[in-house]
Amino acid sequence: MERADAARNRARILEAAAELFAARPAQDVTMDDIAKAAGVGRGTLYRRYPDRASIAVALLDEHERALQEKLLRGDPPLGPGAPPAERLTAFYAAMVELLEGHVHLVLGAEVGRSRFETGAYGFWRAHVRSLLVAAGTRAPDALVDALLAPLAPEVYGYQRHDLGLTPAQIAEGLSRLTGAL
Amino acid sequence: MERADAARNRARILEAAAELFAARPAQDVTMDDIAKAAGVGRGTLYRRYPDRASIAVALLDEHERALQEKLLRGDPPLGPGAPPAERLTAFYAAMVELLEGHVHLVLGAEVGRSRFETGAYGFWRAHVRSLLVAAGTRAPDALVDALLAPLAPEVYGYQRHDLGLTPAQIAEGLSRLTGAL
DNA sequence: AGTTAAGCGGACACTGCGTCCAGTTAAGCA
DNA sequence: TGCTTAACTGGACGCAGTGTCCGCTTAACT
Repeated sequence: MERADAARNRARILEAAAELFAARPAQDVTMDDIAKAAGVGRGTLYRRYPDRASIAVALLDEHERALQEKLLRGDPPLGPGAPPAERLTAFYAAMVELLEGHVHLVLGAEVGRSRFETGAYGFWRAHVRSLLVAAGTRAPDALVDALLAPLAPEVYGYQRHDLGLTPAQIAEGLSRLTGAL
Repeated sequence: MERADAARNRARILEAAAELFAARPAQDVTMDDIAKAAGVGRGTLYRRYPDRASIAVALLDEHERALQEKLLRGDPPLGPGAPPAERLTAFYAAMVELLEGHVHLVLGAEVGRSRFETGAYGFWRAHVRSLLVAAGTRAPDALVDALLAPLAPEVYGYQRHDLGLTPAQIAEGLSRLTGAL
């Protein structure tokens, strides 16, 4: 079980990190910054979180869990019950919503390749793959990652902030990918 | 005009970098490694190439130019003349071929966001966008980046080496995205 | 109150980056 | 061919961020 001081420090770290990540790009936030802002030493920080990504993952966790829960047991079309294409569109819309609120965190959590190694990616992948199977799409494994690729935070950030698209426009664009199943 | 010693050094740098990039992941190759391998000092290296990415871009340049040329003036279906959906499929196949030969270089050249800032991305984007327009697809700007996202080197590397898909399987999966136009 | 093990945090060593400048050398010219 | 000059060279340097280590502190349990 966790000691009281450890729990207090964990909370301070997450709170401080959330503020810093919101204030500037994740890669500009150093572990030292977070330790300073949280009022703990470097050693304490590293004890729990070996790198920036693990902190971002911790902050992101509850949001992702909530969506995962809705996918598994929520109402259609997000949850089970609706036709695969509609569920995929609903999934895209939900992911856009999540990205809109937390791109900076996802960017902090996923640096390039690491995206594929997170548990979250595995979950999204399994979900979309099951939709492809349900739709009777052949060779789902050759398609599923292509359907998930546009949800990479860099892509979303580019569409949203460099091109100036709205979340609705992005979600609409994504929904047209369902034509592939 | 370029001095003889400068030209010689440029060639040595590119040659050494190509070998190093082929031997191990791009981010594990330091500027110092390249300088050492090329037999030049750090200062000389930095004079011409301010970072790893610019070296990878230089190495990639000719391959990308060749493909760009074919897209603009080559035979159909890659070049002009074929229906948009067929041209898009041909484009995907050509990109898969390019990635298969040079993923490590593309990974070295594009780190996350920087992908969108390269001239090459702008070219691919303009090409695919023009195909969407030719196909009469509405709101091409909301779709084009989603169609390009699966060509990110991280995605290709994941499909190819973590999942073990063949280039043909990946190209086939991509070709199904043409259902979106 | 005493014991103990977990937790703490700052100092330290290390690595890679990017710059700078004194020395070198190629290229143009007489 | 010898001279001048400007570009080029390359290693030393300072810096920033990382991750570890270990003596000290303190919560939890008896």
